[in-house]
Amino acid sequence: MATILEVAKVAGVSKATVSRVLSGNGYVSQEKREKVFEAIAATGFRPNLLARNLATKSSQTIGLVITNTLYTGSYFTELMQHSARLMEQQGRQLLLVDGKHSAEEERAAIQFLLDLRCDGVIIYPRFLTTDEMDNIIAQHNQPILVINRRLRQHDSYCIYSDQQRSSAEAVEQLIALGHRDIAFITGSLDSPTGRERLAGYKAALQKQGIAVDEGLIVAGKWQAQNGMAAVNALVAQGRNFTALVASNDDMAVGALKALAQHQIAVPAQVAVIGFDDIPLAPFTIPALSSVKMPVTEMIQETIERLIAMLDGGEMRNDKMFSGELIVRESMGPGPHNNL
Amino acid sequence: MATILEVAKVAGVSKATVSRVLSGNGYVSQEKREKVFEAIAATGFRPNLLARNLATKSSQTIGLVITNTLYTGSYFTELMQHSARLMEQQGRQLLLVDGKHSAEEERAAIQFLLDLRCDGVIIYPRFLTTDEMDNIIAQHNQPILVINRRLRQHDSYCIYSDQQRSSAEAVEQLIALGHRDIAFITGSLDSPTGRERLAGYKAALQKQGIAVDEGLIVAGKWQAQNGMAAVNALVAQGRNFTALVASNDDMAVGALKALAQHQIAVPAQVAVIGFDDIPLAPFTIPALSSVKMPVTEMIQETIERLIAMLDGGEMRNDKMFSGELIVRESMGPGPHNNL
DNA sequence: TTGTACGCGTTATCAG
DNA sequence: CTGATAACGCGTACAA
Repeated sequence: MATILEVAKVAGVSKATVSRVLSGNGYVSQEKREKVFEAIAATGFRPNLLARNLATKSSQTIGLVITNTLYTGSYFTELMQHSARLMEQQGRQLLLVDGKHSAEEERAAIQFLLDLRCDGVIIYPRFLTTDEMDNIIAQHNQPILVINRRLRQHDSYCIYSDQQRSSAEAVEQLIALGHRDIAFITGSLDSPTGRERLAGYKAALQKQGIAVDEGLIVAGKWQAQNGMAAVNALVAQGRNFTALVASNDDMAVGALKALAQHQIAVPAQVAVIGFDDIPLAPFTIPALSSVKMPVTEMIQETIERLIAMLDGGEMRNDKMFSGELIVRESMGPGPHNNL
Repeated sequence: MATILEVAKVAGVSKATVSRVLSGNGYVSQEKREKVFEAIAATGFRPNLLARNLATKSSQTIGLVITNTLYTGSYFTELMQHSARLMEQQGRQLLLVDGKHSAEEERAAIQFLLDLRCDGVIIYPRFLTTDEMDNIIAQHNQPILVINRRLRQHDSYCIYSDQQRSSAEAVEQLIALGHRDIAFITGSLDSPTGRERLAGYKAALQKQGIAVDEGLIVAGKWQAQNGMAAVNALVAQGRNFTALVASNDDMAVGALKALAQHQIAVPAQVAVIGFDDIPLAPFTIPALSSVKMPVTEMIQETIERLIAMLDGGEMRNDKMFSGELIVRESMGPGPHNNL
């Protein structure tokens, strides 16, 4: 690999001059400038970013850490698409590294990006606790922004939506329509998101004076098959419910499938809490509603805030996003489904 | 950020010694070793990978370039999952950067990774031509492996499957079952994969002496909605067909949806050519078959070969993978569907 | 306008 | 076993 020094020799100038035409900083005569360009072409020179970043102490690069358990579904897709596009506009490079499947590995991934001297890193955590993240942020100079968690000590470093409220609103909609026996399929309860959505469900019921029936709550792990299993379990146990809320799109789809198999006509309302519009558009089913989580807005806010920190240094306050309930068709009360 | 020099001072040794305990190379007394560890902990030292990689001329890092138009569906998921897991076993870091949406940008992404001195890079191209890739590979020292393309000049640098053959086999299956009027939904024809699958369809027909009816070929762009539109078009034009092959899973799903809407009982066989098992498991529909493309095997072969090049230097020959037809249920001939 | 010389943080060579 | 010291490739004050 040709270095800047070889280019300098070929062009008959000093490395400083080459460096100047490369960076555009400083004056250099037209004549030498052309010599340099020729030499660059002749040698096939490429700048060594390691050396450059080491010298400049900056890399125009931003790291992103995502657990590979999230490499699934349209949520990840949307996240990546928008991140990439926004970074492109900013003229910076986005580097994705796998957060694997444990807190330790998520931490290592962040550390790697930091050691590589990325200007900043964004993490969509799955296993790290908020306290651990608060610590990590406190220990480093580079800004580390966190999506989908609320941190206690670093308000301006986290971007999140009110998961509990979004979940509660979906349930409240159903209650307003006259439903009282509302089943709920949880997400993984080792994830804060899963817990918050469950909490929203319970809060909505209690607020309306409806007793929480633990028998109507079935544990899931975000996968479609969990949705099917949940409905099968409810049916096997002979539970009564006229509506069902699943903690994300995938499980809702599974639930719908199972409902159909059990020949349960779907006035048994189904509210889907999840990300994005349901990814199975061609199979959209009547009576399917959804809470659209603001992925797009959050990633945009995250990147904008990060850039602001890098450029300006001035920090903005936190901001909370909220999910939006998408009603696909009238969710009228319908007949009680006695299974 | 504490440097190795500060650690040395705190520990009362030279930087060379610190470097030794860090790398594990060279002898160092137990006493000093402990001093160093203490100093590291005290200063919160973290190695600067830019400096390290610059000095070592190697980073245990491999870059991966994928166009963001592929950030969708289970194919990408599987690709990322496996890549990450395999790299993890190898003790190397995987860096994903966006290939965006043009040949120029794909080239830039590769260049970036190269400039960052990744040990090697893997690209899953979408817009770059094979000739361009041959050039790129020829111009660089670091190994650049290509998935899903067959290169003319660098056999050992590409891993691919025989798309045309896989496609042809699916069609041949249908022909063997007695089908003669087989519709085909193409992928984007600006992609080699799309063209090869179409070629396979035509080849299979011709081999059996069945004339290719251009009216049964409908253009799609890999998306579910294209599958729906294609079926709608076929119906609107009053085409006769007893079987349908879609160029990937997503379009097959859309096609199935449309077939259902048109009340076409599905003895109109549907063969799906696509990647992976169909991702919509809960909605699997009778008479749906699929060609499982060997993503897993290909990415594994790619990484193994790359590692071999980096470690050994000895190069292996190319190897072609083939898709495997997954028959979900008997694809018996069924009644002719006269639309 | 251009060149010299030093620094960036590590590794690696070579005396001691 | 340990410590100077020279790379690694590039940016940049400083001097000319």
